[in-house]
Amino acid sequence: MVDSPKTARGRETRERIVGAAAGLVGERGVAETSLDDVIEAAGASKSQLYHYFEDREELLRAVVSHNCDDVLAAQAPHLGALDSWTAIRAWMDSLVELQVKRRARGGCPVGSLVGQLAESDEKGRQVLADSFERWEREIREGLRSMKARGKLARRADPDELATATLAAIQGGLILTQARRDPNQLAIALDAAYEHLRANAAQ
Amino acid sequence: MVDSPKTARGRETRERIVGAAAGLVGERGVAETSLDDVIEAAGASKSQLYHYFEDREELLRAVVSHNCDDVLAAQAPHLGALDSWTAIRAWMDSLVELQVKRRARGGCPVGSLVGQLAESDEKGRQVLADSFERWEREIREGLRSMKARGKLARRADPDELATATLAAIQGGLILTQARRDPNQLAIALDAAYEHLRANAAQ
DNA sequence: ATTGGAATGGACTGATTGGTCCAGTTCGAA
DNA sequence: TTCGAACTGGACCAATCAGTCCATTCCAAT
Repeated sequence: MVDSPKTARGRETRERIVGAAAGLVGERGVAETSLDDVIEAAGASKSQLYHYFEDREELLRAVVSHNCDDVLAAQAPHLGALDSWTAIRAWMDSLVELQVKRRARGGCPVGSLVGQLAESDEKGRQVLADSFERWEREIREGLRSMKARGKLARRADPDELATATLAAIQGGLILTQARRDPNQLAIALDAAYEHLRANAAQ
Repeated sequence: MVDSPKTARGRETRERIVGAAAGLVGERGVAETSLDDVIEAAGASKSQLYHYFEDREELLRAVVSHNCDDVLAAQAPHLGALDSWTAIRAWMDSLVELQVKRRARGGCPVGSLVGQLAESDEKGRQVLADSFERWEREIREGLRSMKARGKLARRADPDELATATLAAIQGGLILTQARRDPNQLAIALDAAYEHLRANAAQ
């Protein structure tokens, strides 16, 4: 980061730029999003962009964090209270519902960037890994509370279950995006739910 | 396709170009792979490239198909005989082993292209969907044969199980790529295997 | 009112890009 | 041997790209 904004106005400008970049990247992908496109969409100038970001890669990393914030904020009501089977089911249903609304476009705002950034920008890969960690932590905490309440078997490992659940989300979203069919996520999440249920306390 | 090769020499040239493009795209991603890079790596000329491909997008679609061929060929010994629990387990283990060898780099040669192509090139999305269909079909046929042999319960749905399994692979590979940790795929596939086992005949 | 750091506008540049063009070569079939 | 289609080499181009630069404006604190 070249400069973090020192004033409220600066913060707004930076956010407008990141938001515009996130929008374009979500619609067309990283490759099809130029900095000129970004500043036009943001109503900003080149010097504003380079005032807040070292280079294009840093802007893209900011997009990853921004998208992760968005994703977690959208799921916050569910993720904050994953303490019953109904809550887990409702959370999963809401993920599918969102894909229906989006007409199965865009895939995961975080996951779909892995293929675009992870191999070419090591720092970008780390930001992606951090984003998944933030997401997985919420799931993990939910499952730990389930276990603490005696709803998960003693043999159940909340860490591995959280990883497997996040993988099901990501895989389901890839298939959803490629096939333009939200039902792909539904099938993946049904399996993930049943797998959790198989680890329920007797 | 501008022209499919009419001679053996032409076929070799086309394949050399697609192979070089696939290699570069796998290493650095679509955005960082220019046509000049491709022709240099392939030892070809611009006119050769444009003799066999309409434009850059068509070349990238050819890369998708090429990668799918590769993936299926690599798994052919396993996919062709998914008719026992040990065979399924061995197949999954081989997928993890491959990620260990690759040091968790590159992700899925097919799946990691979804985020890079699906939104910007509708034809590319279709080729990706076709690729997943080819892959899923093999899994599905394996599970159907398992059911025919009475190893899967009558209630088990091989179609949905195949989708869920493919989703686990894709999700596991995304997490593997982002975290540079093959164990992420192992955890996702352990869950997928247990889920299949939960659908075993009594 | 002055001042200085923060923020802004936008022209400019050198390099790279995808794509075009045409002259030349290869090679099997007649 | 000739002929034509398939194939090849690489110069060339206009457009676009990420990134630089500097003059100007804003604004809060003194």
